[in-house]
Amino acid sequence: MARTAGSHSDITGPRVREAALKLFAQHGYAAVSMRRIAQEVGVQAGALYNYTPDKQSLLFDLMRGHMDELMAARSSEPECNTPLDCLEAFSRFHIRFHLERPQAVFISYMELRNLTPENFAAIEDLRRRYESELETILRDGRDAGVFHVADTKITTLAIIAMLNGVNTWYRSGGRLSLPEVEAIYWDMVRKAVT
Amino acid sequence: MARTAGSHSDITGPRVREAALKLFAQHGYAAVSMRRIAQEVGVQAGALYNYTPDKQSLLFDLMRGHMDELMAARSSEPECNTPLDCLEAFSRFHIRFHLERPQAVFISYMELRNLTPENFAAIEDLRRRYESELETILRDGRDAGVFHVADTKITTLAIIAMLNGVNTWYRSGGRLSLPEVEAIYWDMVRKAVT
DNA sequence: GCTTGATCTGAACAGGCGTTCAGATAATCT
DNA sequence: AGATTATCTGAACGCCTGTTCAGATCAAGC
Repeated sequence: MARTAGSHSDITGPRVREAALKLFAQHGYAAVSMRRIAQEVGVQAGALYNYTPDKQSLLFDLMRGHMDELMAARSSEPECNTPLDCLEAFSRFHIRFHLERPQAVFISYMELRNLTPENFAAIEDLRRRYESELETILRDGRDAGVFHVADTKITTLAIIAMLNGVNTWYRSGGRLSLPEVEAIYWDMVRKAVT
Repeated sequence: MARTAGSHSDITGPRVREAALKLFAQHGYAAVSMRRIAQEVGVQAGALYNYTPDKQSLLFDLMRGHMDELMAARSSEPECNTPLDCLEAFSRFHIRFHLERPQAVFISYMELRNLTPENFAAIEDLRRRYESELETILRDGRDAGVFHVADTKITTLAIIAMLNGVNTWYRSGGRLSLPEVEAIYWDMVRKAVT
């Protein structure tokens, strides 16, 4: 046997990425074999190499794709005026964006150590750029006398950590709706810095 | 060759756990082989099985040991009086305890999915018990009219997530001392709930 | 309808995996 | 000193790993 009926790269390609995303998030990069991914796609392991040069690239492409999406979505957000408005927009955007793609978020935080040094550096650079947007907001607010933060760098990381925490417990259809969650977290963020 | 000079379970046993802790934290449970752990200890892989029935138990024992230490340390903390004092004590204790054992903390958060279902349930139970201590403080404070929190369960998770974030960036000997870090985070926690 | 190129199979490669165990040696006890 | 026990080695087990590739088959273009 060889090429199978209905096979097409436009179909198989995305399915490979989806399978890898799902399985990496579920069991971890190191615990998932190429054969297991192939099984999920419904194909033999060798066929995966039409879509990725190797397993490492599969992971890296998922992560970079996620970070690129993050930066792009952030860029196309409406502009803000006051530091307080900007901080609220950032908080709500962060929660919304991350809750929409829990698997990619999970991978991007858990599998950093399975990246090669070069790939790790690339992802870290993107993350740093994203976080610096929040720090800029905090610095502007502090300079304007609106925010009272002891250390903008640490406050940035603390806020990000708190917002990321949503992904550990939120389930759509649960007790709280997305707007309610946004409101609760924004309230805590606002109070923490003012 | 067989038993080596100077070999003793009182020495090798702890070294096995230390090696596993270090390597699991560094590369992840699934990515670390028993042979790699043995190499770190300076022994052949078979010798490890004098100290653990299998690899899974090695991971689980590290995690349960960490959680047991956490609960024990928390229990032997001095008592607190007001909700505000209790929250401050909890926040400072949490930061201090977690910064003292970054590897065990890392493993306990990252390797949950590599536990068998029964082992996972056991660890989760301990974690829930610890977190419920914070929630009790928040509820008491809210009932006393000191804290203003929309949802004690979510606020609990948000605070824990924020405090845990310290471990991602803090390095002893860095720009900030432990007391300074404690103060900064306690300030944010206090403001977020009052 | 035939050709060309894209897609997949199935087998193979060399090496690593967790785990077991008989046998050898060191430490300990009497 | 001799017997006993604790500890470790080294080899082996069956299975799984990421990756490659020749050959087979399907889809698409002329």
